[in-house]
Amino acid sequence: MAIGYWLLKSEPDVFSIGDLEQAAGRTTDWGGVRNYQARNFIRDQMKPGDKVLYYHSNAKPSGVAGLAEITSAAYADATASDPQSPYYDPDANKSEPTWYAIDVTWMKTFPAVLPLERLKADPKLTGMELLRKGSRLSVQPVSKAHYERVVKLAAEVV
DNA sequence: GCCAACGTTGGC
DNA sequence: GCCAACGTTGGC
Repeated sequence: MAIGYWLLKSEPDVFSIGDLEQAAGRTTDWGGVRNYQARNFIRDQMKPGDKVLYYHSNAKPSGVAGLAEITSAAYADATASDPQSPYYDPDANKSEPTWYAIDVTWMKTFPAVLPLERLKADPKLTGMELLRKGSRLSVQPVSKAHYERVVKLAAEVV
């Protein structure tokens, strides 16, 4: 199967690309996603080896901060069944998981965040889900061309 | 802090 | 099934 490309949003105040780089094994379990569309991408389409644009939202500036990779298949999100977790979901199905997590491994931190403003200004990125007005998905597919374009732009911004 | 856009909930 | 109300996301 061909490699998939994704964009994952995270608030850097909560978990930044730097936090991922310093995590044990440079890997974290990407859980807490409580949106069905995003859940379906994680559960049904993500696979080890897929590439990830790591996006900082609610940041100064917001933008793509680095690269990561998917390093597991999807598994039940433990936070959904943990009453102590802020992501606890008392309505979650008990027999079959409602929510899923996946392992994400750090690959690269850009020398500087590639700002959203810069992405919007690039004609080659037209149509990217992130740039759609009102787009709020925290897990979204990215085309190979858009992924490679973002990587190229990041190398130019210092 | 403001507010537009979006997803979810629940009354009917 | 409709849709208003509400909570959340996230740029600015």
